Amino acid sequence: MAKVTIRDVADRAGVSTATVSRALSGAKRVSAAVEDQVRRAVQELGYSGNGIASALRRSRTDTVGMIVPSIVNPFFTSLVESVEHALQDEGRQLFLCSSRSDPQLEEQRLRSLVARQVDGIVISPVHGTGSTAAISWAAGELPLVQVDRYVTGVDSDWVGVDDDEALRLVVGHLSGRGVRTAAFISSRLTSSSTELRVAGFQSHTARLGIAVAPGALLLGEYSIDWGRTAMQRLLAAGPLPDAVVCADDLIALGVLQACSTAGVAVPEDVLVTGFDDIPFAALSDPPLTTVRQPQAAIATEAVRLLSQAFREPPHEPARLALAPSLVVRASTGG
Amino acid sequence: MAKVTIRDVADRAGVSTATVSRALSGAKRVSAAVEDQVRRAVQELGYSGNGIASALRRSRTDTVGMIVPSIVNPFFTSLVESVEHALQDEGRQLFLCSSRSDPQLEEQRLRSLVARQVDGIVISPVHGTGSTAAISWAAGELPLVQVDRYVTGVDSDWVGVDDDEALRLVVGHLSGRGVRTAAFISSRLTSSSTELRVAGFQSHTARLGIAVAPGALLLGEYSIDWGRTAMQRLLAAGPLPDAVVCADDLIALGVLQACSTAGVAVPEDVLVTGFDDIPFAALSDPPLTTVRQPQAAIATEAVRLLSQAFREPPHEPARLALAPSLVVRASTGG
DNA sequence: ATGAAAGCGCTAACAC
DNA sequence: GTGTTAGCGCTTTCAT
Repeated sequence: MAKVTIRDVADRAGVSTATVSRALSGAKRVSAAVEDQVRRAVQELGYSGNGIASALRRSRTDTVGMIVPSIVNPFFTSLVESVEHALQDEGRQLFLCSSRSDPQLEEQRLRSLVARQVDGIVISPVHGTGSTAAISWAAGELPLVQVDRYVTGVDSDWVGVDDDEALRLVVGHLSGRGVRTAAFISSRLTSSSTELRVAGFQSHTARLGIAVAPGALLLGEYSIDWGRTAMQRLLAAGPLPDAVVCADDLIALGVLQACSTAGVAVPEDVLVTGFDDIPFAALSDPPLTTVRQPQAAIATEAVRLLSQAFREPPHEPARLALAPSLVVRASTGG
Repeated sequence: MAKVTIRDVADRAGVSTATVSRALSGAKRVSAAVEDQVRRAVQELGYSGNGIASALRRSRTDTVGMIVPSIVNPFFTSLVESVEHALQDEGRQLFLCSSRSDPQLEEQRLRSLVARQVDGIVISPVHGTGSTAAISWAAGELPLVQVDRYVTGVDSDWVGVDDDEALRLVVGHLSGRGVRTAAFISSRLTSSSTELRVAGFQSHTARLGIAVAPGALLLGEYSIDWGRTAMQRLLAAGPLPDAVVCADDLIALGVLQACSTAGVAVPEDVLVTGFDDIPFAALSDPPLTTVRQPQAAIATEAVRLLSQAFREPPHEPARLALAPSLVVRASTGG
């Protein structure tokens, strides 16, 4: 277990360390005989290379850092998986961090990733304004692309979903189902997507003449628990709206559970919609009508933008709002 | 954006690089005046340190690698989150990788983590035998602890759940509900936990006189899709067993969905159980009876064992099988 | 308390 | 095609 270095391999193979390095990197041409000796020496000694030394010398780590607000939210894990996949095609590794929806932790993660010399960062910011300083700084240090959510005033690429279009789809669908009053349950944290979804909900309900009672805008967090709690409040508050629109599927699942517990029938007594189309949205009782995010495309684009930044000089920040689609299930009448 | 190094800070502060290093590391004593100058210089230059260089010199990265078979399985993400939490208390970062249930990818990840000089590795092996070689090798290079699943014949710690006890609980519960015939849906991959769960299912059903028809042992993978498919096969095959026991919650959720689609009532026509108690197990239709894993404890113990390995000389490998508990919900009659 | 100097293990010029 | 050499940026003796 004593560390075996490139020096040991070189000695054993009777060549210089430079030759070993060349033989192993594959790129440079080395005579077949020497290459063989080197391979043998590597084998015999159990050499496995020191990526840290290599990274220091080359000043690149072939690693990309990713920071998401939650690692237990299936939407983000799907996104992470897609990003990892896309990265693999270019021989880079993903270094995943969770900010646990905490701007301070997020800043810590950013500093840590920069210190570790990752080649670039993919981040879904926690907070619309609280994340700005740290992200601005990081974006000045290395290529950075925001996904899903973004903070404004930062000179960086962003790729996500068209939230306004998403709420147009949802509210339009509900209107078609005869909905006249609606409530919206979302997160308190002012992230860009949260704000855009709230704004979209308000403008499209207004446009279609759907009434939103005061107190029918409930802000908490993106979690099953909050969905349950918020729905209990709505139930306690008095006459139910025709529909409850949720800013993500976790909230919506909590809402469904609260309804079930309270003996309120969905969709008979109230319609419910989610956002993201996580795998479990199809399995709830009843299955959830929701907005499907093009997460694979978001991931692919994010990685593409990053790779571009690795190669080319800084460009105009790109902002890609990809089109969502509506998945209609039983929670709005099927 | 030009890299500012410790040299620049030293020049600016009018001291040596050694002093800057000492001032920044905090540990060594440096006069207050100098410490102040250094801080100012750091501030003014926007110095942020090079963790790679530091790691090379200190030959430690304060980073732990973790490899799980799937990053979209909520059981593993919970585990990951707990591990990350536990690690944070000792100032270490988590470097997360997914092996996507592929032994080859797993080996690649292991090599990559070792090359990156992580201080230790937490891994849930993909395969009972196919993972052995790579894990043995890695365990020879650095401290390594297996979680949830394990490969035998590797000299490393393991911490997970007592699978036999878990199946004793499940089968005992079903027996109490009057079940006389049962089927088991699991993963094809021969991981330790898979094997122990199958074995436990067989021994406890035998002990309690519950019949298991030939063909009532369905092996696929840990996914919703496989659960759905397997259940469709059971439905097509003829008379249903009294109960369907699943090796994890994803499979069970797929089973519930297939039942719902086919108009088979749970628990009236058939009882269904899962394993893990992921958050969505409580939200399905009907809510799922399942085995709760002590995942927070598993994570804490894993990190404790790792830290111990960092400090102390090699010990007898520990094997900690923690006690599971049964969560009874409506899918077995509530 | 501070500085000088020696590397950590590797790769990239530059010679030959 | 291969060796020699000079660091990458940092930490850590060893002096002073």
